[in-house]
Amino acid sequence: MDQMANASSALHALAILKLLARHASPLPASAIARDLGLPRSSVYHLLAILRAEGFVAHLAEEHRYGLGVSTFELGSAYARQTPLRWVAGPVLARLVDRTTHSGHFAILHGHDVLYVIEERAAGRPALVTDVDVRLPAHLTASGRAILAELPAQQLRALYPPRGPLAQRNGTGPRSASALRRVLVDARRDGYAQEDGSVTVGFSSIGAAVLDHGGHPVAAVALTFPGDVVDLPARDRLAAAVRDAAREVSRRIRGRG
Amino acid sequence: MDQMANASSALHALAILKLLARHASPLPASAIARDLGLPRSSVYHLLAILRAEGFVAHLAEEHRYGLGVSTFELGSAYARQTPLRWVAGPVLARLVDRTTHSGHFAILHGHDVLYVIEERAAGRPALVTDVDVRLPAHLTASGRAILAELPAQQLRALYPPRGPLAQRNGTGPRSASALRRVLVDARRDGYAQEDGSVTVGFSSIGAAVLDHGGHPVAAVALTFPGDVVDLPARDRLAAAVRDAAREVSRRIRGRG
DNA sequence: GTCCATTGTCTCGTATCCGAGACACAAGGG
DNA sequence: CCCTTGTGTCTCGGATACGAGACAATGGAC
Repeated sequence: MDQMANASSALHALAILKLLARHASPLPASAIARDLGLPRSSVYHLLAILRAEGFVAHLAEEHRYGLGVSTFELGSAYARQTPLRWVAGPVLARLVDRTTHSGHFAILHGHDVLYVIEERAAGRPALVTDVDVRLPAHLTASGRAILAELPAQQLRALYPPRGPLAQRNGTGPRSASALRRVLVDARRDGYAQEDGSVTVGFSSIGAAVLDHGGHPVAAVALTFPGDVVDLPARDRLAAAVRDAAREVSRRIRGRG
Repeated sequence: MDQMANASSALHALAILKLLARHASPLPASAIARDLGLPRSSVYHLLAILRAEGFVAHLAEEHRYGLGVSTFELGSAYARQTPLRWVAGPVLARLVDRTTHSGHFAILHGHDVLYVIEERAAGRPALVTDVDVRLPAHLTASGRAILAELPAQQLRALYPPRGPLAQRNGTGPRSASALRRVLVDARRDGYAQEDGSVTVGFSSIGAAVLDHGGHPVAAVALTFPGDVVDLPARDRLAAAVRDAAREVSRRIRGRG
């Protein structure tokens, strides 16, 4: 692609950030240099720049370096700006065109899913899952699809055994163990469903989008009138949603 | 401090990321070059590198560039690793020693607060706000303190007028408008309180930690037996919590 | 107290890279 | 259809920066 030199310091700085992100706790500078195969003086210099810009914090008492608040700001800006939507938008548009049902794209944010794209099918009503709306993840197909792919430990942190689970329209799992049973099914099927938990009379099918490391970062879903679409039609919708989610996963792994 | 050259490409790459984070939507490359005062060829080259590493996404149909999924991963890693904790830890430890009440430090995550430090005072019981536990922000002193400092638009996005508000122990605001009234008081006082919303018989006082741009990123809080601590003592605890939060804010603005 | 390893800073010369500017293509306006 | 502006790619030479390695300070083990 580009014939220019590789802006080595930019590459190295990004490599430092990614390394720090991969570790559960901060690292000493010598470990950073060793793991990345970089000269110590270069690493110290880059750490100084990353610190000055807020991307890295120096824990002087422990002689370690960790991610800084600017990475949090980038992550927050990303969640607000949702560049994933640009990747997912065309895929979702085609899914909606093909199935003639409305669809949406959402990311997990704590216990919630945040809707970042809504694609309304021609002739269908507006949905509650409008852009920037948040809903409890456990009540939605998108949220359940994402939760189903989370590591067990992270799921337990989100939903401790006696944690409160919000209800909506009198539906949805009432306890964390009931939720886990729902997620076992979703993991087995490769997609999640909800019936009337979000909007009475409507159902949704959602499938998770996975990142480079296989972690769920988002979900694609379709919403349709629950009593009009029979089981064979639901199976076809489920297959289409799964395919769309896989397509988005492939796209975010590759070049934007 | 350092006498080395400034690793200009690293600096420029980070500047690009920060610029993209400041904007609500993606930008064309020419706008990035103009706003940062950088040569176009350098910007294209850096964008190519940032894309290859996943920090930037190229929206080809719109000829724009936005933040990529790696920034989301950094932000998530930051939230998990919580470098803030290293900054806040000594400040919280001193607060707890001085007041003899248990304290904690939390960040906002969607509708939840995530507890990243717990500092138990000598002779005090363990609290439900253990590390990695999440609770609904609107029920907790830490969460209310953070919500109180959010821009009104972001608060509305989080709590639309008819959104569900989870209850716990039968307490806490039951509606978004009730929550807003609670937050008006918190904003006026510079700290937030809760009484029994988290643990029956215990109260908490929390104050928000602000980042460079004045946005709330975390909160410091103390928890104490609600019926044992009288009003004058509460005022003194509130002042101590506010001072601790300000100290953490100062520290994250300066060098790590 | 001594020794060794690690942390953090600093210098400077050679190798690398940054950016000016050319070029091709695409998009939008008249 | 033509012209202008913007997008994106590419080359290459002079200027800059990267990294080898020296040095001082600190911390831990004995």
